[in-house]
Amino acid sequence: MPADAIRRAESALTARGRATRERIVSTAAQLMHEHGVAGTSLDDVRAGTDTSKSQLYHYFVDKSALVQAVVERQVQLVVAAQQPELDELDSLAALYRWRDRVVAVNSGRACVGGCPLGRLASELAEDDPQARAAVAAGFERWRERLTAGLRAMQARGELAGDADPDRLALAVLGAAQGGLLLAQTARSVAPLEAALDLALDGIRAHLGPGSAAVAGRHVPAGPSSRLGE
Amino acid sequence: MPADAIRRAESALTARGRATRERIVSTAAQLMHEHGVAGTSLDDVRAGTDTSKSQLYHYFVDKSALVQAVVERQVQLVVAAQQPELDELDSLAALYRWRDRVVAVNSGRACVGGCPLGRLASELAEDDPQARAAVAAGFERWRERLTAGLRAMQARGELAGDADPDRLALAVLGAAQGGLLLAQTARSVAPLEAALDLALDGIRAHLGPGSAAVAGRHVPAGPSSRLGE
DNA sequence: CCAACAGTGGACCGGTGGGTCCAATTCCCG
DNA sequence: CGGGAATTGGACCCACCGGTCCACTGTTGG
Repeated sequence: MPADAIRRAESALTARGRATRERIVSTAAQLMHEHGVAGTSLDDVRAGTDTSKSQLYHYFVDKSALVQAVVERQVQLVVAAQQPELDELDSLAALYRWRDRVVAVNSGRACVGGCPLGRLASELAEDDPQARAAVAAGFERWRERLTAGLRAMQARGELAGDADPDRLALAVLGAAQGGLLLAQTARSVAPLEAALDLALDGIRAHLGPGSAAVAGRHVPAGPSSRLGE
Repeated sequence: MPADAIRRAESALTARGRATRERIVSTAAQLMHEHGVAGTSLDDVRAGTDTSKSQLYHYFVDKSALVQAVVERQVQLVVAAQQPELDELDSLAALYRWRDRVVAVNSGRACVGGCPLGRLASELAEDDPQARAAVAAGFERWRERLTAGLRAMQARGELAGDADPDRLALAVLGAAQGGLLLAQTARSVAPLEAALDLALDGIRAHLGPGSAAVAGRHVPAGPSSRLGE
C-alpha cells in the first residue's frame, strides 16, 4: 500500500520523531476539522504544535501529504469511536444503540464541525484525486462494519433473506452523513435524529421471519425524543 | 430582509449593470461549486467573466458578499431544478419520481460536485455565520416543499395520521444530502440510490389506511436498478 | 449637448501562504 | 566517547490573494 509513501515510511523515525509526527498529524486533524483544509495554514499547524517549518517538511513532503495522513487518522478515529457499538452491530436494538451513540457524540460538540470525514470528503473530492480515494476507502471501511452487522442479522433470520446488506449499509451511512451535515448547518441534532430514525424505519421494513417485532416498537421512545432547538 | 444589503440593492443598476452582476454571480457559483469557495479566487472570477477587479467591488463590498449572493442563487437553482416533481409531491409515486430525478441529475454530471448547497454548507458552516444561516434557510425552503407534499398525502389518508411530515421531510432531505456526498466521493450513484430508496422504504412504513399498498411495491424495480460502477 | 453618474480597466499594495535552505542540535549506536 | 544520522530552528523567497485607488468611458436625461 503506497499510502504511506508520504515520507520515510521505511526505516528511520526514532521515538521522538514518531511523537513529533504524531503531534503534527493530531493537531492538523483538529484544525482541519474545524477550519477546513484550505482554512488551515501550515503556520497554524506549526504554531499549534510548537514545531518549526522545517519539521513539517521533514515528516511530510507536501501539504497534501499531511492531508493524506490526516484523512487516514480521521478514518481511524471515526471508526474507533463507534467500536463498542460496531463490534456487536447484529440486531435492530444494536442499530438503535449505534444511532444513539452517533447522536450523542454530535450533540456533545454542539453539532460543530459535523463529521470529520464528511468535511474532508466534500472539500477534497474535486481537488485532490488521491485524497478523494483515501476518503472513499475510509467510508468503505466504515460501511463494511455496518454490512457485517446486517449480514449477521440476516444469518439469524432477523433480516429478510432478500435484503441486500451492502446496499442497506451504504444507505444507513448516507443517512448518517446527510443528517450530520444538516445538523451542522442548522445547529441542531434534530435532522440527524430524523434521518437515522427514518433509515432504521426502512431497515425495519426489511426484517425477516426471525424477528418477532416486525410491527413492534424497538424504537426508544417513538418520534418523541426530539432534543435540541 | 437585509440579505440584499450586499450592495446597492436599492436603486441604480441599469440593464447593463444587472447583466454584469448576473454574469459575475453565475460564474462565481459555477466555480465555487467545482473548486469550493476558498479554491475560487476573485481573479478566477474576473477571468471567467471578462470583467475587471473594480467591477467585482462595484457590485459586492466583499468576497463574502459575493458568496452570499452565490448561496442565494444556488438555493434558487436547486429548488427550481426539482420544480416539476416538487410541485405535485403528494403521493408515494411522486416521491419515487422525485427520487429518479435527483438521481438522474447527479448521474448526468458524473457525480461531480455533489450538491452545490451541500458543498457550501460544509465549507461555510464554521467560518461564516451569516453564510451558514443563508444555507440553513435554503435547506429549510427545500424541506418545506417536501413537507407540503407529505402533508397533502396525510390529508388524503395516504400517510398515517400520527406521522410527522416535518420530521419525515427533514429525514428525506438528509438522505439525499448524504447520498449525494457519498456518491461524489465514490464517483458512483449507487450510494445516492440506496440512501433515497431506504428513506422511501421508511416512508412506506408510515403509510396510512388511505393507501392500498402498504406492503405493495411502488418501487420501480426493486433493488435491481443499480447503475454506475 | 453636456453634466452627472453608472460602469469599466487595470496598476498597485500589504499580508499571507506554501515551500526552500542551511546551520545548529540532539540522539542513537558501535 | 565519537561520528553520522535524525531532528530542529528559523530566516528567506516568491507567488498569489483580497482589497484599494484612480482615471477613463459609456449612457442618459434635463
